[in-house]
Formats: sequence, C-alpha cells, structure tokens
Amino acid sequence: MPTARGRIDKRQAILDAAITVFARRGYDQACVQEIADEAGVAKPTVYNHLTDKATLFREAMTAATGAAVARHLATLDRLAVPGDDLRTVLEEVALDLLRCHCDERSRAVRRLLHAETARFPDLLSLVRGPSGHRVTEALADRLARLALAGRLRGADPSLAAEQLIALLTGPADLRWPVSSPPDDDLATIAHAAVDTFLRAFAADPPVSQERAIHT
Amino acid sequence: MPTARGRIDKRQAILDAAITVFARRGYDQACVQEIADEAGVAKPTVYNHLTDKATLFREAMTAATGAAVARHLATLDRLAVPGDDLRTVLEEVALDLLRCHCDERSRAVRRLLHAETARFPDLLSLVRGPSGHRVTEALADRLARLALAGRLRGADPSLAAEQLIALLTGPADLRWPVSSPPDDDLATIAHAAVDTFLRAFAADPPVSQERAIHT
DNA sequence: ACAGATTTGAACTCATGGGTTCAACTTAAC
DNA sequence: GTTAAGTTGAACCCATGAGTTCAAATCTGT
Repeated sequence: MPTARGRIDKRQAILDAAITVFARRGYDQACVQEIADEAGVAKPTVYNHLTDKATLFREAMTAATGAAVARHLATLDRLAVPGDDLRTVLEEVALDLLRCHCDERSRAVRRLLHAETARFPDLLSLVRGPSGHRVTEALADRLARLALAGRLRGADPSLAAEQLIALLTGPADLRWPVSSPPDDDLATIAHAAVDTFLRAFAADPPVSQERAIHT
Repeated sequence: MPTARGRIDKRQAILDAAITVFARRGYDQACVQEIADEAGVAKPTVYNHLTDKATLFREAMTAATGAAVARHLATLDRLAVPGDDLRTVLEEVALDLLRCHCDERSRAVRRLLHAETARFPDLLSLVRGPSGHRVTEALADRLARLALAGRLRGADPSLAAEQLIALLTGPADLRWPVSSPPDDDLATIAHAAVDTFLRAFAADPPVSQERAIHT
C-alpha cells in the first residue's frame, strides 16, 4: 500500500496542476488529460482522487483562493505595529498588497472565478459570504486602530478600507488588464494611492504630502 | 432579393442575440443553435452572415463595447458645463457612470472580455490600445478643465480620473460581484467616492465636506 | 408573374473530450 | 514472498456541438 503521505502528495500535485492548466486554458478548454500530464499522473488517478472535472475545479479553486487570502493577511499584519512614519509603512504594505493582487496566480484565479460564476454559483462564497471579504475587513480593523490612535480621521473603517483597496487595484487592473506590470509601476501606483488616501483620511489637523503641521 | 435593410436587421438581431446568449452561457457553453433561436433565425443564416462562431463572438463583442463606451461618453458630457455646485454635479455624473458600469449588459461584456482574453487576445484592443482608455481619458479632459478653472487641485488629470473611476467601480464590484446593486446603494457608493475624491483633489484652499477652512 | 437572392429546416459529417473499464504493474506493510 | 491498496496506459463508449449540404420555401424588385 502506498503511504498516506504519498497519496496526499499526489492529490496536491493534481490540484496544483489543475489550477495551472485551468489558468492556461479556461475551464472548458482544459481537458483532464492535460491536467493529468501536468501533474505527472495518469488520467484515472485524477478521477480516483477527485470524482469530477467539476469537483476538481471546485477543490482547486478553493485551495488557491485560500492560499491567496493567507498571503494578503500576512502582509496586512505589518500594519499592526506601524512605526512613527505612517505614510511610509502604508506605502510598503500597499505595495506588497498590490504585488499579491497582481501575482500571476492571483490574476488567474480571479479570472476563473469571475468567468465561471454562471456554472459554479457556489464558488461565489469564496469572494462573498463569511470568509469572503476577509482581506477588506482585516484592513478595516487596522485602519480602525489607527483612527482610534488619532493617526487617521474618524471615518467608517470599512469604507476607508474598500476605497484604499480600490485605489490600489483599480488603476493596476485598468492599465495592465492581463499580465503583471513591472515593479516600478506598481510602486508608482501604490505611492499615488496612499497619497490620495492620506489626503482624504489623514487625522484632522491635516498632514499633507510634504509638510507636517505641529507633529 | 430581400431588401438591404432587412439584411442589416437580421445581422443586428444575430449580434444582439449572440451577446445575450454568450452572456448567459459563456463562450464555450453557448451553442450556435441557441443563438439562432434567440435571434429568430435559422442556423445556416448565422453562418451566412458571420462565418465563424469565433468571428460571431468578435463582432458581437466589439459592437457591444462600442455601445457601452458611447453611453459612458454621453454621461461624461454633462461635466462640460458644471454649474456652480461642483460637488452636486460630480455626484450626479458619478452615479450615472456607476449605473452604466453596473448595467447587466455591461457586466456581461466585461466578464466575457475578461474570461476569453486567452482565446481572443485581439479583443484586448477593445480595452487597451488607442480606442481603449477612452472613458478614462475623456474624464481626465474634464478634470483638466476644472483644474485650469481653479476648481480642482493642479494634479495629473489622468491619475485623478483613474482614481475617481476606481473609487466608483471598486467598491461596487467588491460588494456586488455578480448582479446589479439596488440604486440606493449605487448612490451611497457614488456619494462616498465623490467625497473622498474631493477631499483629495479639491482646489488648494481645501474646502472639505461641511465646513470651509479660511476660504 | 418572374427571376435572383436569401432563408429555412432537417439531416449529415466529424472532431473533441468526459468518464469508464480492465488487465498489468508498482509499492509498502507484514 | 504475499497481499492489498493504489497506479498506469490503452482502449473504449457516448454525448455534444461546430460547420456543411441541399432541396424546398420565401421574399423583393420589376
């Protein structure tokens, strides 16, 4: 009997290959044979671990989104203890969030999710529902702490979080709808997003870009 | 011989039906027979007017995006002569832009465009390229005029336009990834977006939401 | 009414790919 | 070595749907 560890490895390899191939071809064009090849495995093995093409898709997508969310949350943790230079740490975190967002795998998963909502309505719970807006809400938590500490205006933290994320991802998706932009451009976008965000949400004696008014 | 007008009508009916069915099923799942039925036409007629399923898709998508862009541009024209209450007219225009963006047909076209970029890379010219960023650039033009008239800060108009659009569409897409939100929520989002936008881009003696600081 | 172009419905060909079957084979535990 | 679970490759069945063919029906300008 093959060891349990070996089974898990095969299953994981299949799920990874599935995401890769689905990303490359889309759901319909991806054929199970190609996924099996990509995983270095025979076709019946795929059906042995994951009964359907449909459940294969579902499992692969949930795993991939889980990983992506985890990466975002890890990045957000750096906002827990912002030093004294809020703008700088915000820019760093924003840039990293944007890197996650523009990562090739992330783009592919979002595209698939977006494309196949008609056929897999249950997958919408990955982006909506309880575990859905996790990233936005985690950011909102951080922003709320910052507001309470007097470092941001007292505004609805959920709204602020949504808008900051929009300022980051909107321009990026608009200018580079397909492939990932060079890191320089990401930095430019992140810088501009944080600048606009701070102009709108900085603490009430407004501290604008260059000059700080009475610390 | 059927009149030339009749031919055009049939072709148009086919293109409309194509968008409808592609939106409903996605490219692969949509079968030509169903499109023919939806258009009230026989299958060979479809192949008579549009040689391929692929070219059918291409033609339908270009027509649909053209119409959508036109609607956006018409809405933007109302920014040409903003009365004295900039915030109000901005909110109105923003709400209408958002309505266009969230329109069912618009969503479907964006989804299809996004989903089939792998198979139809040439369709990317609809969203990028010369005729691509037309809406953003038209908005940038309006904002540039407003800045020159001293009613907005002197900032890069393209950036401002991108960010305003991001503030509008980002939250909307985040909260209602599939169907169109109720109009009340659109208004809330538009209001919040314009508020943040004006906080960041209002003319230099900053006039914030309620109170004007030393005119 | 006539002619030329178009449309129609139905049947047809053909390629693709999901899913299954099965006998041979590998692997790890005992 | 034996055993049992798991894997493999190849062949297979079958549904689906793109695209074509064609004779009959329909339309339109004159």
